Amino acid sequence: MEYNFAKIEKDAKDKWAKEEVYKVSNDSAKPKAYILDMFPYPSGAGLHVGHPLGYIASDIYARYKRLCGYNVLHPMGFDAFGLPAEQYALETGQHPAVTTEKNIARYREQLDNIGFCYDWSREVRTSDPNYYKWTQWIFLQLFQSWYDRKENKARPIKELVAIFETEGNGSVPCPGEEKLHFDSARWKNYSEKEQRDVLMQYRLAYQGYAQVWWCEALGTVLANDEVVNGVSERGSHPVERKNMRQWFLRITEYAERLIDSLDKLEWSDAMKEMQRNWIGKSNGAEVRFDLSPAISVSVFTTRPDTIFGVDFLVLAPEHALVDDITTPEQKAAIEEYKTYVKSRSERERMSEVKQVTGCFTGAYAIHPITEKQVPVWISEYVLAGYGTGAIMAVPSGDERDHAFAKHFSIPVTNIFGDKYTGEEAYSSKTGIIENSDFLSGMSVADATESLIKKLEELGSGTRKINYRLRDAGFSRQRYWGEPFPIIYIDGIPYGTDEPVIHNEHKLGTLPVELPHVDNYKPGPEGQGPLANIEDWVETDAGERETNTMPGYAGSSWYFLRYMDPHNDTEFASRKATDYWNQVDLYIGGTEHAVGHLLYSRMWTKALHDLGYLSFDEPFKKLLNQGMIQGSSRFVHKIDLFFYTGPSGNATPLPVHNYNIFISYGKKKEAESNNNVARELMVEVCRLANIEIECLDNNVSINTSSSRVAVDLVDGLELKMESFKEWRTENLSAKFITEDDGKFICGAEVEKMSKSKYNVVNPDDIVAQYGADTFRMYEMFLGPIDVSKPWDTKGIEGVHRFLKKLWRLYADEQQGLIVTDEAATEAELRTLHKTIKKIGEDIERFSFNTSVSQFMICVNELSGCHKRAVLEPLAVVICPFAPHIAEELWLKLGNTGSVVNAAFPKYEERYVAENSKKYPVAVNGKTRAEMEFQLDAEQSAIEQAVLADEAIVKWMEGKPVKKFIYVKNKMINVVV
RNA sequence: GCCCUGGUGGCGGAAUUGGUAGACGCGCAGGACUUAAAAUCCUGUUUGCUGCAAGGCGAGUACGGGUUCAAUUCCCGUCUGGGGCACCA
Repeated sequence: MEYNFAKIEKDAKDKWAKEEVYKVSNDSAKPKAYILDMFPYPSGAGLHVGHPLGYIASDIYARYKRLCGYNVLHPMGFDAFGLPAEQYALETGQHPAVTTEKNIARYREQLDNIGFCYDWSREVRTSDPNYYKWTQWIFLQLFQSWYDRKENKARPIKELVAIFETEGNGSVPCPGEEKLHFDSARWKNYSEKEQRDVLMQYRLAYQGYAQVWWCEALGTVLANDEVVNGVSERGSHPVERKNMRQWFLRITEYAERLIDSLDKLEWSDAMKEMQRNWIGKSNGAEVRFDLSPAISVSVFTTRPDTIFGVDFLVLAPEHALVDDITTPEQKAAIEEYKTYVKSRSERERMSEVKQVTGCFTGAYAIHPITEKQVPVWISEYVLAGYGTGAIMAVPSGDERDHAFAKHFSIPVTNIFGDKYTGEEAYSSKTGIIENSDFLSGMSVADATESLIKKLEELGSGTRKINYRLRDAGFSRQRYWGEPFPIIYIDGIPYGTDEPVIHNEHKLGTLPVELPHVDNYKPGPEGQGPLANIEDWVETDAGERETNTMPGYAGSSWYFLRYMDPHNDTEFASRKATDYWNQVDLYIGGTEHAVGHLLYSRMWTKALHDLGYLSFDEPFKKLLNQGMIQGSSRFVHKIDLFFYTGPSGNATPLPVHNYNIFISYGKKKEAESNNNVARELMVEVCRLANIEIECLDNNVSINTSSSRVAVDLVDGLELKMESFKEWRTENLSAKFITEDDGKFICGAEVEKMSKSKYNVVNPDDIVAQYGADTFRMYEMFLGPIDVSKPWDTKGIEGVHRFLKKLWRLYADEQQGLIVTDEAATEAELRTLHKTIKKIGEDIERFSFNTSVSQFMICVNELSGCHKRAVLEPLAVVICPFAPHIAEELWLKLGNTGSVVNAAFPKYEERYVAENSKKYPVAVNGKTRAEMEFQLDAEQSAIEQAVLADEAIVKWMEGKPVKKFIYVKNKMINVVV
């Protein structure tokens, strides 16, 4: 009876399915554990070998916790709304609902194949109306709430209205429009529209304006991903930044709490750091510069102490005041510059700092302290979305300001004395401020305080905390997302849950179902496709919002739905959320470090504030698995030869259309060696049947690389025949190979994705080696949190290990060979050490070393067929290789399932050591190895060591300066 | 450009809290079994010098410095791979 993994795994899966062993109840006396994976977006490429890395880790942990007696919630679902399905629909006409369904079915099959212990009865799909009903419901809670800064929590908007009615907004400053002030009388005099406009400035979900990529030719808004090299990915049309009305979530109100409560989370420091940086809290001041009695510009600065070094102001080109302040002479130049900026992404604007651009508005502002005239410029390095969208430039103290001043020859005021050389800015916060009137001679900290005081006296500035975090854009002009439960009546947006005065119509119930469409073309004026469906948009009460929610809407709360997935009166019952509470372990990639994780945290806090949840952080412990990258393969096609003939002119020889590919090694050679290049050119002419009159002197080649599917490549060697058949245009391909006839591809490590042709499907691995091998191999690859390119090399070793394990229990001829013979001391030591190590390794998520330990264990147990050792071992390995564990468990005569067994406890007496072989060093260099009892006295050890021949030799007769003995570690003699 | 993160044999990696660098596996080399192959098992495998051998001596964790009795581990600087940068998910 050999290790027939295919049969073993099928039997185990059938049994688990039949007995519903993974179904978990909300009622249990056991302690709970909630172990969650970041659910996948079901892409058309299917699951690749990178996805399961985290899933296997969480599966091992979930199974282990279960064996340890926990009631474990370990669910899975699908993040099913998103852009790729819609793009695919645009290309092929297939409805996203259809392709999504198909992709989910494929994912499910692939996941099942690997043998995860998910409770599929709790599956959620964000595109299911029964699910997004509650996404819409939560949106309405956010829409109907505001943030009370005094109580530091979200509250219902009707409580805000009550405040307005009694006292106006004096005690509740408006987050959306700081200058808005009114008393109760004025509030009551507002029209309904005016009142709702005011409320909009307070709501946690609100409407505002944002810059988006706009493509005139496609008539649509594009995602950053859809803009490649400054043009649309689809059709290569020009694009520009355009301001459009959008929905937002007022996450900035939560900035402080999102920073503060990071402290109570068991997340990696790196992850917390990324969130802190993303939120980007900075202390500083807001300073007002007047341009005229009517016009002033506020700037935010983290260095108010440098105010005497201000040589100019810079506004973001999109700043609202630019048009008002620009002088007639500068109008044309400013317009031209603004047009240029419209074509630039934020990324480009931030990263290309060496390329200084900008334009003078012609206007001057008055310095609030010196009252000097300061020129006002605009430049792309100032972003509209950060701070006030305007800065005071201090070239002697800021790199970018300095570069700007130098580029435009603006005189620089030095406020740092010798520290500023004139060559580069002095941006350090150490030192003394000089040349600064009453601030001269002060440290940065003191000068900051004095200046803020002065500004506040003058009324031209104030202390200010600024966050880099921006409110989250929450609408997309797309089809495949959650519709908003919003209806416009006379242009005013209402939530579908509110009673509307003067309107007898009911606004409707949730869910607002996504209507079916026949095409996915954008609506008029850049609206989403929903705008095309008139009889959906038009209701008796008013018009529906035609935007849809972004991809992250559904994923911001899905972990709550798993707790009570079939509830149709609440998003989840309070009993269920109280019981399961926070996610105890959340596993996913760092690519979600700031998006998904931040939004989920905000939603949880808002739901907590509004009284729907008892906890205000969703994920107690977070583990980031590294990304399994693809290793892409490239072929290089020869495009062009240049050769220098007798005339001395470079002559181009275009050979692109001859489909000649050059092996990687040859290409490298030809690039560095002119003789090789020349031979190569002769060869190319032969292949292409070209005759050239002369070939002289220098030859160089141009090649272009393109990706080739990884399964057409064996290691780095291209399977040339398969390559020809891959695509019709390759049929005529000719190859210039290495001298041994092989064609070698270029390689590059990058994200695994369909478009890069580097996807490896886990199904293929499972079919060849079995799920248990696949699971253990992925864990064996390395630490869970480290990224690495996929490589199948080495899987044989893990497979061999499982076969070896199997042979401890069963024999090819006799079948089960387990005996009831008593185990030896050594065997028990091996077993108990393994139990201990595996338990510890799982708790610290060191799964790769667990696999090593299993290998060591099985090697040591070679020839042991004793039940006393093998039965516990089957349970210990169950989290890693559940199928073989189940089979062995049953073979040993057990009933039930190994999934429900108890994880064995190790016995101290089998794992304790009482002596240790110490490395003995002299001056830090190991010179001998000596064994001592662990409880030996230091004096005895010292005596023995100093008497040792080798040690004496290395001490060279010098006196002992220090004797270092670290128990259970090492001994060092310093002379 | 900014933020986060990694860099250890031919390869994946181990070394958990500053304490014997290279566990475990792959690959490779040699051997056993076999008519042969597969499968399985055994031995060796960081590197230089040295020795018939057992061994001995030295170097070595991207690079350059530093702290320490002791550094893969801590600090400073440099190079370099990966992820993110707000409408991919």
